[in-house]
Amino acid sequence: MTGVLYALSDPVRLAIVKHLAEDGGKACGTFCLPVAKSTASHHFRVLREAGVIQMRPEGTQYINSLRREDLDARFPGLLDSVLRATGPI
Amino acid sequence: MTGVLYALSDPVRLAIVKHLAEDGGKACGTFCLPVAKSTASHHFRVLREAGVIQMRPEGTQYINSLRREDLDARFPGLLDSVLRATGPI
DNA sequence: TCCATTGTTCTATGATTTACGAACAATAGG
DNA sequence: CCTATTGTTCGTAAATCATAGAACAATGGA
Repeated sequence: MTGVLYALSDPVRLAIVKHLAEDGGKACGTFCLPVAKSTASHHFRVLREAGVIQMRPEGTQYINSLRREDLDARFPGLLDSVLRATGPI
Repeated sequence: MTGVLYALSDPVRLAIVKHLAEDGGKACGTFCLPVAKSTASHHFRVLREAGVIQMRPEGTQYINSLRREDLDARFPGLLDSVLRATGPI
């Protein structure tokens, strides 16, 4: 639980999650994040290891998606309330 | 938003919040936290500055309480989902 | 085969965080 | 006035984290 909350408590990572909530199935390079790609890779890993997202390799890139069902099963309503409170992108 | 999530992402602080959710109006010394009192004071401050709790001085001690209404107004459902997902103390 | 694209991994650095003890302030009680 | 209680603040040490650049691996296209 604390791991998920911590993963969501960073502005860059929360931006990633919000983008994925609007339209999933996006490659890492499509996020326009204000950090270097090595830093972005770090944030994707934190989200992945916290169980918030999953990454599927496809060609030279990774397709990211939110693990909505797993999160809703473990922490009902949490992701929804976070996304609703932060508003659209 | 990220400030609240961060405040809730520490085990000690989450324990404080859960205790206050069960029965509010408790002084700092009544929590049996596994840290020194200076460290506990730090955690109470993080929660206070994130807007999660409020502390009211009363004699030599501080009475803590959850800022439920403010939190529910700013982030509807967030605190409830966190408390529900973590279960009872 | 050669090159571009995509993202990871490694290493380093600066900032933040958690932790503790000691000293301090404020209050209450004797 | 003296002491105990409660919690804060200060100084510091250790750990963690965010960040970036360089090198690397894997894939796909020319």
